[in-house]
Amino acid sequence: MAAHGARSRSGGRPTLEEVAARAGVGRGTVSRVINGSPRVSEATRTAVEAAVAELGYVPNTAARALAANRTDAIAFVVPEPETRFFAEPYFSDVLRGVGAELGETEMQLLLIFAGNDRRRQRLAQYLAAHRVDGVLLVSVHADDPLPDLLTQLEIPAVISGRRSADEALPSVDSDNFAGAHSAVEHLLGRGRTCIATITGRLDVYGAQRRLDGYRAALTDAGHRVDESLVAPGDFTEEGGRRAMTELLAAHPGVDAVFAGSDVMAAGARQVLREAGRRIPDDVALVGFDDSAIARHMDPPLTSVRQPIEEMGRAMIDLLLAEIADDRPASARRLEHRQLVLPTELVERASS
Amino acid sequence: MAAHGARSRSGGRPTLEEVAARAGVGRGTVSRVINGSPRVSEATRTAVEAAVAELGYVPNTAARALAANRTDAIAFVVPEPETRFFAEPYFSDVLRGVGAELGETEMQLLLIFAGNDRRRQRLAQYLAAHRVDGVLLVSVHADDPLPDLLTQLEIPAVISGRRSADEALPSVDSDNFAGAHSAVEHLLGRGRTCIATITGRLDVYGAQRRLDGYRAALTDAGHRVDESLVAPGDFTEEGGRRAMTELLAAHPGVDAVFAGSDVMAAGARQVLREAGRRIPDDVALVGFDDSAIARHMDPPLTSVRQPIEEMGRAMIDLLLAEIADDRPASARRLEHRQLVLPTELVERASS
DNA sequence: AGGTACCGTGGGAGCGCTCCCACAAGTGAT
DNA sequence: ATCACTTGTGGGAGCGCTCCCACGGTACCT
Repeated sequence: MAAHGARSRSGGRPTLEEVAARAGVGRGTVSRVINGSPRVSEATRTAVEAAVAELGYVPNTAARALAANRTDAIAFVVPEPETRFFAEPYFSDVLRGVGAELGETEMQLLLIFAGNDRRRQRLAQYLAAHRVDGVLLVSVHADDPLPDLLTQLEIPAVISGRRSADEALPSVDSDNFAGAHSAVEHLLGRGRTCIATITGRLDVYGAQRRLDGYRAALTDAGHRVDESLVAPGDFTEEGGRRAMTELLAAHPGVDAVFAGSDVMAAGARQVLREAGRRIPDDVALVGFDDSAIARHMDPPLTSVRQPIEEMGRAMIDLLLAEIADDRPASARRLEHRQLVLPTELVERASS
Repeated sequence: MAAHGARSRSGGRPTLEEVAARAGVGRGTVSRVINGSPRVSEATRTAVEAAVAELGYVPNTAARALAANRTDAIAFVVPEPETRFFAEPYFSDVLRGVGAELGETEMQLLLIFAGNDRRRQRLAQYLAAHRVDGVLLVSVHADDPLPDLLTQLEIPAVISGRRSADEALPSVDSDNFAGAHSAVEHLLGRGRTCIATITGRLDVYGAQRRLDGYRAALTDAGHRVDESLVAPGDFTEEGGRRAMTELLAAHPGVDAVFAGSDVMAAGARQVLREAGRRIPDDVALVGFDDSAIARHMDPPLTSVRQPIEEMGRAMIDLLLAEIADDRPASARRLEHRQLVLPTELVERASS
């Protein structure tokens, strides 16, 4: 099984050279076959493939990376602490979509948490060393320096969730505005009259857009927007609790709440229950994300679904295209590659 | 800012050579400084460090990997589809612990899903190419060929959750037996008399041990174990539902259930509620894992906590030790590096 | 004074690959 | 027959690093 010729220290694995010798061809030819170049005759290709199979040859990625200046790896960068990442189902959902799509390619996925300064420092070093071909960025706040760093280093990157309406980097987002709009419309349709909202961190563009959607839905239906019905949250459960507490104090008569995320809705639900409000009888509740939490909540939560799988797929597609594209970055940046995918309201017992 | 001398194609990044020239020393010396070798004079070290800082030098990992035959990366391998991985909080919890611990080192984390045959094929290739220095394996079933492959390729690996009592690979596990034992003891202490259990897949050693703990607790208290109170689950919510349905049909008088995981407990809860059983009044419920689900459940679920963070930490420590250890694998394997960490019962309203 | 030891250092040799130039052989137009 | 082009191929050069050998210098023994 193991066999043949002088072997290097690297665990006795065969090299290109050895495959070439075995197949009776040159090194370059084997390289061409491995990389699927069309400029190889059928006979030669067959011979090389046989040698590869016999020797169990697997290319050395480090050597390839060094010579070709690429790594066949992309980084999934989370500019948050691990805790936050795993507490927020949105992140894992995106990661799941990305993983599924990437499984079909030769690319490898690196998971990088950059939740504190030291980690960010390390990440910057890491990126400067060009250890990945591209970067997937989730949950980027408006003032995050990371995207600019990426641009400056000319590393292909795709953002999940734009930072603003005129995002410079390619991005994939869901239609937060329309999603929020439909949620509020739904509540209005159910005859609710005092509809509050709990927002996410408003320096996250998506949270802002959900708020815009909330406002627009009310205005479109001919209602005035009462700004005291808008309670700021921060995407955490605790934030949801706080916001709901405030809301209840200011508006005891509130009969519906649109929360900017399922996690915040969960927090709100706790407060509502403690206050003796029944869901949906007294207060209707709608979330956003349609994560596992929504299905498990009691009662199950009506929520705005985002096509996460598709978003993951789209991010990878965009990124791979970006990586393959070798025009200068300046030329690329002119084309706006912004994808906005539709949302869908999933109605459950909470509304 | 960018400056000095001829630059290679690799994005104008400085090389060791250039740093050496700048510091007025040889290439070897710079390498020694970078790698923290003690055999460098203080003066030289300072000079080199200055040059590194001025040039913004970052070592090229591909070159290093090629020359030194190491990659500074480890893989977190999940032999399950993404879906399963994210549905089971245990996995993400371990990953979180690992991520936190690894953040303190220079190692990078690769996330690899090997949930179907194609993926496994790719993984095997990947491992054969020695693209990682070590592997972390979660959720390994008794008959999984992956551990043997790892052993054969002499790739350092650590398993989360032993496959059997005499696991060959280094492993980190929690004390499933004691955890289950304490859970059942707790139920007995609450005066419950008809205590059922829903097991995980019994080809997972941990699930088996939890069942053993259940049995032992009953016997220790002088009770006979009624095997018809043991319902097989598979760690999924649906499995929990099925098992609970069976249990309820066979033993309408059941007044306590110990589920082998929180997810299964969630499934059981649904069925209990639909059957009109109140928790904990009619039926007490205890889970395992103390995951987020337990805290969010209604009522909050009593559950057996595993020290996940610590387990992640321990896995990394073991793996790094394994990687650093360059004795032949055969010598290593004799020492059993099996870590079993204690569990703790977290009492909540469900029992 | 000579010998031995060690320290800090420079730089050659290689790691296994890709890139690319050169060249042989074949093809078709002139 | 000649030239121009194409196609397939071999192999040199080089990617940026680590490893290691060899060298000069200092320190301490005989």
